[in-house]
Amino acid sequence: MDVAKLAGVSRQVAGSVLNGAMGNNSRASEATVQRITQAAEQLNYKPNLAAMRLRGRRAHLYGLLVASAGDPLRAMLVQQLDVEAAKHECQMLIANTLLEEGKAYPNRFDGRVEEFAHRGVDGILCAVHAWHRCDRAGLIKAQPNTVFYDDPNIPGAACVVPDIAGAVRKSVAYLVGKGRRRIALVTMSRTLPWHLERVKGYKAELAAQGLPFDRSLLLVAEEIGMQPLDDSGSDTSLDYPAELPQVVIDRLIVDAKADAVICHDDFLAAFLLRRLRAKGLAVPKDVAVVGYLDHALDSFTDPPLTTVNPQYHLAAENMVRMLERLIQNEPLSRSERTVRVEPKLVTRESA
Amino acid sequence: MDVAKLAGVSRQVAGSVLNGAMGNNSRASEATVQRITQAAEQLNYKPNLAAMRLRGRRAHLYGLLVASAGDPLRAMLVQQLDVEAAKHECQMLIANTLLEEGKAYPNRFDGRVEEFAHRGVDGILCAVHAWHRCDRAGLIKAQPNTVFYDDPNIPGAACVVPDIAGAVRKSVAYLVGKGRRRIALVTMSRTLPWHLERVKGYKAELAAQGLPFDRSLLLVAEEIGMQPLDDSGSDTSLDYPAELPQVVIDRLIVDAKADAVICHDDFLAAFLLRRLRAKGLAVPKDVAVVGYLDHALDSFTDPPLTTVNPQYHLAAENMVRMLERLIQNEPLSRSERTVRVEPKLVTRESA
DNA sequence: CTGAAAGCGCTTACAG
DNA sequence: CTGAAAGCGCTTACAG
Repeated sequence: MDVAKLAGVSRQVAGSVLNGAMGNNSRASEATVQRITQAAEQLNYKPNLAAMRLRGRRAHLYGLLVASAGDPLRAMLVQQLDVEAAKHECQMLIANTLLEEGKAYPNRFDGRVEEFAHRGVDGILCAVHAWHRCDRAGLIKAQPNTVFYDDPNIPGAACVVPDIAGAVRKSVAYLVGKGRRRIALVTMSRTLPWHLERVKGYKAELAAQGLPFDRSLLLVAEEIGMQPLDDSGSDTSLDYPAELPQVVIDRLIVDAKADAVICHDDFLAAFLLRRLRAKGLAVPKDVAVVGYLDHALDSFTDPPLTTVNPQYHLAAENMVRMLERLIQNEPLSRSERTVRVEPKLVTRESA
Repeated sequence: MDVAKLAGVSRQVAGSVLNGAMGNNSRASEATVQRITQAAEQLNYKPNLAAMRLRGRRAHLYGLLVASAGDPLRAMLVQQLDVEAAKHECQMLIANTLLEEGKAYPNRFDGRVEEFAHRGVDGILCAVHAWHRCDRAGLIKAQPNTVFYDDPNIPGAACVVPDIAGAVRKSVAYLVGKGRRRIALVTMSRTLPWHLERVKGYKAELAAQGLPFDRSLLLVAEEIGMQPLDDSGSDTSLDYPAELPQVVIDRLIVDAKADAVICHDDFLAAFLLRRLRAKGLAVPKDVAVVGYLDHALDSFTDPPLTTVNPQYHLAAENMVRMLERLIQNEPLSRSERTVRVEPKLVTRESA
């Protein structure tokens, strides 16, 4: 170590000062510390990460699992996670779990977790969509320092979730403020937590606004024979039941006289907008439409889509903060283990 | 090393067999190799990467530079690069160079290159958009094993580029096949290579189809006082000159009687579609519209947008292949250093 | 053909 | 308070 020579001290002393070895009790006088620090700066000294790891220091490396990094929804989270990792002076490995192109998308989840373990990451950020089946319990076992985006429903697991009920509440409140009184909600599943949350938020805000809950304004796609997304296809969220927009128009707008529709996500909202125009219904004049996700497509629908942004930067901030706490073995209380991120309404012209 | 014990050989012999140390001349008999391999499998032996690196073996790690991983355009490339890296048994670090949120986006390019160097990556994949100013020459100097997406215009640099002239040729040929005869082209810059390529492909295919080149059908935004993208704003490609779609309609469709418009990218195409509808012009009946990029928004425009897909999976395959050649010190001839990827026409309803 | 030793650059005990 | 030594798990020379 040239730094030691330049500063006129032994390698060990220099090491203890520069790399904070031996805990915090640095073993050198003020002046020596100064000399060493200066020498290091002068020589642009960077400790060898491989050697540090070999001696058991942490890698300052996170692993990020994502079904497909190309998914425009996750991409924003990937970016924000890197931003946060950089703040903690860590780097991030990225790993798609759906590796193949072509028709088949075998899930390489377990294999990629092993790769991360082999590389010696300090912890794992798992942003694989909830609807992909994979061994999340096994992941936690292999790497206890794991934080999920979306609740994996595993006792003790740390996760960050968007406040989906809050998203619907904000949508309802906004629409009421715009004078809408017959606000409809479309969800996909009768049983999945994500959808139950939506209904919960919907009812809560209607009540808060003094509006009645009208069952005819609630459309659950699964109840009319349409299946929610599962693991079978690719990762795209485009595989909507093609008939759903028409059903929304028939049941909610024509039959139930809805003057606003809160869609389960932006994709449905975008399809609905197109269908509404084809039917000669004006948005937002005849009916207002609100989405969820704030997808890149929203500025290009006609009219541009009012939606709710899941605030990925806040999610990322919380995920990395939690991960660092896990890495440093700080205990997380039950309530700290699930962080709810408040989404934000983004108003455009559709509502 | 327990494997050696189980197989009844010394640590070194086991090492030479398992990790391919000492070049290829493994120093053990058939039977011994068998025993060692079996023992390793049984104990699920994985060599310690940190130790290997400390002894100078490669890290099996790529660094990926991207302006913003959240950019839906780059996200697909990120995904495909990971797929290819995995095929080469490498992992990929990701680093945004535009780190901040808020208004300011200071470019951390150099810092992130240093981080990669410090981590000891084998090579770097640089997918930072061409219009971002950053020290690409310095990158190559710091890490000669670098492959770019988009041509950095540095002598000797290895890069993969989409065949943008070919993309325009395919668009023109397709439109001619659909009976269009007055095909217009919109590009942004008068001088940037990317735009010159477009014009080149446009003229070449018109000639090939026996159609005349009509200068009134070519609109260069810069020539009418609109600036192409630069590094000043965020990374979004949404910052179009808002008037451009109207100018396209006035000059190309009304004045020059174009029956088809090839747009510089999907964003312009999407804005144009909306404007055309507002003006009561039918697409594709009155005028056909073709984009470029195959962005996720294209299925949601009305009508869905015919476009050209840059084939990121092929680009990724070539980038990683080239990077591996650089890492293994294989010489790349001048012509091998620039790989052109043939894009693919994706037909939807707009043309 | 096989084994013992040195060393990569650190950290962490232990000795002066 | 400071220095010399051992060792993390490998690879690579060198010796038997």
